[in-house]
Amino acid sequence: MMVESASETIRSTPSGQNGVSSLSNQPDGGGTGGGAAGGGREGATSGETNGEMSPVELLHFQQQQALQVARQFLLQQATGLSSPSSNEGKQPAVQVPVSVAMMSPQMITPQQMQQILSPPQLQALLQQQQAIMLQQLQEYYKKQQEQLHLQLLTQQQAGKQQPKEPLGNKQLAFQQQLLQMQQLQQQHLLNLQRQGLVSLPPGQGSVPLQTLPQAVCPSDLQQLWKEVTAAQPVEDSIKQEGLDLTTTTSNSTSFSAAKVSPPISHHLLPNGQSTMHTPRRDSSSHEETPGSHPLYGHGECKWPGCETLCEDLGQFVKHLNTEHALDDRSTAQCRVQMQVVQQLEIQLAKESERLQAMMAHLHMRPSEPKPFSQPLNLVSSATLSKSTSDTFPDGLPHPPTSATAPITPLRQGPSVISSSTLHNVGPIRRRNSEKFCTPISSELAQNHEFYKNADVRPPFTYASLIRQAILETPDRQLTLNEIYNWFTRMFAYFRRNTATWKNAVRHNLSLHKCFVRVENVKGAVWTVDEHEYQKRRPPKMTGSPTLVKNMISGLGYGALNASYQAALAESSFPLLNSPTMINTSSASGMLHVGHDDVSSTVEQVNSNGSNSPRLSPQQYSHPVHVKEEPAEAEDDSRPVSLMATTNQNVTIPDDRDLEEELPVEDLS
DNA sequence: GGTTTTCTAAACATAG
DNA sequence: TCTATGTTTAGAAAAC
Repeated sequence: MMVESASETIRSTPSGQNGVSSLSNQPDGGGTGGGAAGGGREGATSGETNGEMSPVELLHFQQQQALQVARQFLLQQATGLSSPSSNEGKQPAVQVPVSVAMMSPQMITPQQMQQILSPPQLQALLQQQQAIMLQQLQEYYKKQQEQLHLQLLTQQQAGKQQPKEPLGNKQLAFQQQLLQMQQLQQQHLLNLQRQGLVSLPPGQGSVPLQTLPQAVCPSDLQQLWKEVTAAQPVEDSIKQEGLDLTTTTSNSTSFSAAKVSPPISHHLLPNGQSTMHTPRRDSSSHEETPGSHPLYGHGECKWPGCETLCEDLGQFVKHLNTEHALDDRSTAQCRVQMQVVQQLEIQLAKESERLQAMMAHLHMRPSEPKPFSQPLNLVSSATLSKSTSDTFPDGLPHPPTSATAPITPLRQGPSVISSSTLHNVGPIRRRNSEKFCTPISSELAQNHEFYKNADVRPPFTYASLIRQAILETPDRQLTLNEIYNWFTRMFAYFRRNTATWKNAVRHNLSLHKCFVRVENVKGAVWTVDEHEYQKRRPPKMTGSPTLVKNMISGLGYGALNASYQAALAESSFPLLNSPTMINTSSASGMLHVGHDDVSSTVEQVNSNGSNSPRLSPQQYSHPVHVKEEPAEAEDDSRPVSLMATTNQNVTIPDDRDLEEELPVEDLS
């Protein structure tokens, strides 16, 4: 029986790991091959226990048995009487009996564990416990489901020959059992997750549930739904057998409609177990009106699979109370709907994780999932910023996102990372020097850890970086070697290809007049001539939408924006399909315009799609600049220092003033 | 198409 | 001689 398998030991080398990894690799159609490994020893078991034990009882029994063997094992460990098993010498740390792994922490106190086992053993034990528990749960449920399906199919085959009759009862019972098992399975797994017994590694959070055999894939749900719906004649018979149901509107209409209509309604029920008569509060607006019902719309019943036409609400209510009263069928249908919801939630979580992974891959900062009810901020928040409650690695404060304002905050989260790093793989010709983007100082302050650890090329020119390195020092001067060190210290990217970038640094130092070589007591040091540095600036940005557009595309935003538009269109978020919305929110978010000129231009577009001035001084000026580089402000004794002055007290009376301010930007 | 900026690569010079 | 530092030139790419 299962008890025997519970006391098996894991052969850690191949099979032990495979056992774990197989959790996420269960083939979809695992009906034949998926359970092959354990099918031999458990195949008969599941069938036997199926009728005798509930899953909970079985698990409990397993745990009890596991505890017995675990005690023996721990006793052996404590007394040093290791078994002469050939496996032990090779994998002592992972060689833990399945039974031990099956134990829940409640059975043996952590103190006992720690006293008996060494930390590696403990760790291995816990991991095995999680993995095996999950695996055996899956196997068990899979067996159960396979059996149920098998019996269901058998019954269906027989039912074709002998329609109607008590056969339907059995069929319905099987279906309900199947549903209950699925529900139990998910609840159990959820409980395990909540208790920490089953930890899901990042990126695979939904895998175990997904890989559960027959779990809740949409096709299965549809099939289930059809089956449940098809069991309606049985339902009728049940009714006539004495359930307290009023009769007898013709079921034929709804029944036939169920076969034609999509099996799953888009009106998702809440997770309520039984309150089927109470009006649901859905997010849909039309369902909030008092004269409507969540399950009634467009003159027809929205009960999944029903679609019975009802002339008015009263008729619908009558229909609801008669056809969808609290009975086995409705309960089963509700369960199916719950499965649908759960599946969708799982799918949502999975997609969210995928998004996170994509963003992580693109070196964006992962964001907290935002409710879809805020589509205006979705793009910007999802692509670029963490939620406003998050703190950034540097601990710098960031302005909170206004819940009401559709405009993405000027500065939140990584500014250039999101856009610039998209094209930072491989050499690019034009860097986003701070004249186009976030001030390098704030960018570096915000994403210091990121650049420090990620092999991502910083989106700034060599000149900007050199200047930043120099300006970061108290005396505003650095030797070449110190500049080198700053590069390597600040950027993982510059820890390789040293010849190339060092040559570029030297080249820039020599080439640009803004870098002044000064003979010092300790040798030659390099300083920055801010006046020269500003002189080399290109023509200022005018803030025209065209320019902004070009700038955005130059930052690599365009492609991503298109992608997100496509993705969002696919996700059928109507508001997000508005180009204005997409461009505005995502553009500002994507750019993370800490930089004043960019922020201003984007913000202007943000307002209404045009470049009309809408900026308030509060929006425009950000004290973050001051906070980030207090030492770099006016205390500079260098002859020409425009640094920080504009950043601290920028006010934007109007567009023209804004334009005139722009060239001076970035003097942080 | 011209200009500007930036990056990359390379050659060369000089000092320690 | 080697290495680090500094200068200069050239080509290419991208954006304007």
